[in-house]
Formats: sequence, C-alpha cells, structure tokens
Amino acid sequence: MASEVRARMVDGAVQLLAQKGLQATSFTEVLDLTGAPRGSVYHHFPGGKDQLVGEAVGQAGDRALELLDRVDGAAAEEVAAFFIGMWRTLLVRSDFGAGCAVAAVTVATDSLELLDRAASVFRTWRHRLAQLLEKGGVDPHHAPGAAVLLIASCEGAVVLSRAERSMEPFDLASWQLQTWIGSIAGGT
Amino acid sequence: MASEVRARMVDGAVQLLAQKGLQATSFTEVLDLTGAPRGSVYHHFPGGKDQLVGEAVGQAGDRALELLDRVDGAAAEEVAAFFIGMWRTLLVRSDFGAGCAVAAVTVATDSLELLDRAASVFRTWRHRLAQLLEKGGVDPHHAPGAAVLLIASCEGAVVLSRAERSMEPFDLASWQLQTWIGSIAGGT
DNA sequence: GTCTATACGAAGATAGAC
DNA sequence: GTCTATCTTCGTATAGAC
Repeated sequence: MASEVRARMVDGAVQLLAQKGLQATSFTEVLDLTGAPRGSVYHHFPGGKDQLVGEAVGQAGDRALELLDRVDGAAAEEVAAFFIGMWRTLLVRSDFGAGCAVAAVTVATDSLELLDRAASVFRTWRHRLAQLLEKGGVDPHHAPGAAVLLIASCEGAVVLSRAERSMEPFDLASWQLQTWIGSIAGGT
Repeated sequence: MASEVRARMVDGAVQLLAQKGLQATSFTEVLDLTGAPRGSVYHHFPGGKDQLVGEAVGQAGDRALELLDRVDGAAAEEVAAFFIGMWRTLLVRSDFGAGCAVAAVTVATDSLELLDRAASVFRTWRHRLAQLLEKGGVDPHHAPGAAVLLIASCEGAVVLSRAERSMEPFDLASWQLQTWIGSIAGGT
C-alpha cells in the first residue's frame, strides 16, 4: 500500500519527538528509524518537516484519545488512574527516554501553526477527560478544572522523572493526584 | 570586568532556552541577544555549547531558589501562591513566549550531564519547596508530595498555556492547586 | 514512488593573529 | 580577551532521471 510508508514515517516522528525533541526529529533520523525510502520524503510531505511534525502531533493526540475510550463509563478514580497509567507506562517502557511529543513541540517550535496543532490536541484531551470524569462522578462544575490539573500534572511529572531518571517524582505526584481525585469524586 | 560578558551570555542562554528551546539556543543567537563578542565564546566556555547550557540550567535553578526566599516563614497557601505566581508572571511578561528553561533542556538533550544538571535543579526545588510548605503548616509527611505536585503541575500548566496562548489552562489548574493546598494545610 | 545529485544555509568547533 | 578565517558536519529543500 502506498500510504504504509507514510504512516510509518509519522509514527517514527512521534517516537523521535517524544524521545529526542524537535531538533533531532530530522528526516535522516526518521528515515533511519523507519527504513522509509529517502526519495519519497517530499512526495509524501510536500510541506516539509513542519507537515511531518504537524501530523505527528495530531497522531500522538489521537492515539491518547483512543486509549481513553477504554475507561468510558468508569468511575472518576479509574479514569484518573488510567490516564496516569498511560504516562507511567511510557516512562517505564522507554526507560525514561520518552516523554510527550506534543509538549516537546510546544517548547521548541517557532511555528504558529504547529503551536495551534499542539493547542488543539491539549484542548481535545481536556474536553474528553472532563467528559469522562464527569461521567465518573465528578461534579460537572469541577470536571474541567480536574481535567486540566490532571493533564498538566502528568506532563510536568513526566519531565521531572525523565530528568531524574526515576519513577519517584512521577509516582509521588500521581499519588497526591489520585487521592485528590478521590476526594472530589466521592465527597460531593 | 572580565566576567560581565560571560554572565550576560549565561543569562541570554537562559532566556533563549525558555523561549525557543535548546536548538535555537545557538552561539549566534546568544551573541545577537547579548551583544557579546564572537571571539570570546570559547575563551569563556571552552566546553562549548554544553557548558553554556549547563550553566544556564544552573542559573535558572538558582534564580527561582532565590525568589523563594521571599516567602520563607509564610503560610503554606502563600508559599504555593507565590510559586504559582512566579510562573504566571513569566507567561504574562513574555506573552506566552517563554517557559521553563530547565524543562526545555530536559526534553531535548541527549547529554547525560545536562540531564543530571536538570535533575539536580528539580531536586533542589522540591526540597526547598517542601521545607517552606512544612514551615507554613503542611504536615511533614505530606510536604514532599505537595512540593512535587506543585512543581509538576506548574511545569505542565505552563506548557498548556504556551500552546493555547491563553492563561486559561494555567489559571484553571492553579486554582485547583490552591484550594487543594488550602485543604491539606488548614485541615490537618 | 523512489532514486541520485546537489544547492544552500547554519551550527559547532579550532587555529592563529592581534 | 577578542578578532577573523576556516573546517566539518548536518539539516532542509529542490531538480530531474528512472
């Protein structure tokens, strides 16, 4: 299939963004990682690197969103635990080598379009998470706030744990988070 | 003075890291920003870019630490509010153009030394913040956890707000954070 | 769709004069 | 301490053949 190579390149870009950041996500690296043919880079991505990275950001956003479907209808505590678990798994599997691809782009790009793409992903996550938390028992008034704090905390905790190459900061932060979610979900 | 130029370069590097990330923190950019003379780059930083960036990370860490001295002895709620306020000010003053220099390095470097430097900064922040929170009324058992969550949340919230170019995510997250701190500080 | 060749710029780094 | 010149490597991007 024609787009198989294309899809692999986008996936590879997601991985590289998460692991090495925007700079190191060069065509050369993506090609090395995916085994995609050099000659077809600008065939698939006439918009160049920004297009590839933009699609990678979208891809990373979609993937997380799909995963969240698994806890649709679950209790708020489980929703939070699952979301936290997603990030924890990323850290453990990559041995602290990977973080959030979307955040990596956000702090390193000078393109407003890429920034908009990242913003769009974050907004979608926030919305979906708030929806799930509300369904799971969180006061509708508090759900949006709980969703942002959950996302922000995980994003930040991932950075701390990557720097320290230890789960300790992440686990410590997520523990607080979980008990907090428990308190606003149960005690309304 | 001899080290004046040097200090300006480190400060410039901090600023560039926060605004444009590790890649864009090149000697050229630092020189343009600070007006420092080209010829003395490797005189002041024989270790090259990594040395400059490493010192910038340390500098950024120290600066935040110094600021925190202002709330030594204050109530936990005030300590949290002040820490949050530091990040808020950064976002507002830079019009969402700047974030955390330490985090920017963490997600983009492949140097273990730089990662260690970043880890060291985060650990110092955690320790100092926990100390202040404890002094301000937080249960000693909970202080370290509260400190990590505070730092992680702010780091993440800054990223969300930079992407969306709006204070809304940051303010929403910090609001949750403040009420939470209030609950663990007052209600022990 | 994929190849090779190539243009162009920018980055990090070094050497030697002043 | 600072300057200029230069080397090397790597990145993005384009052109034209297959």
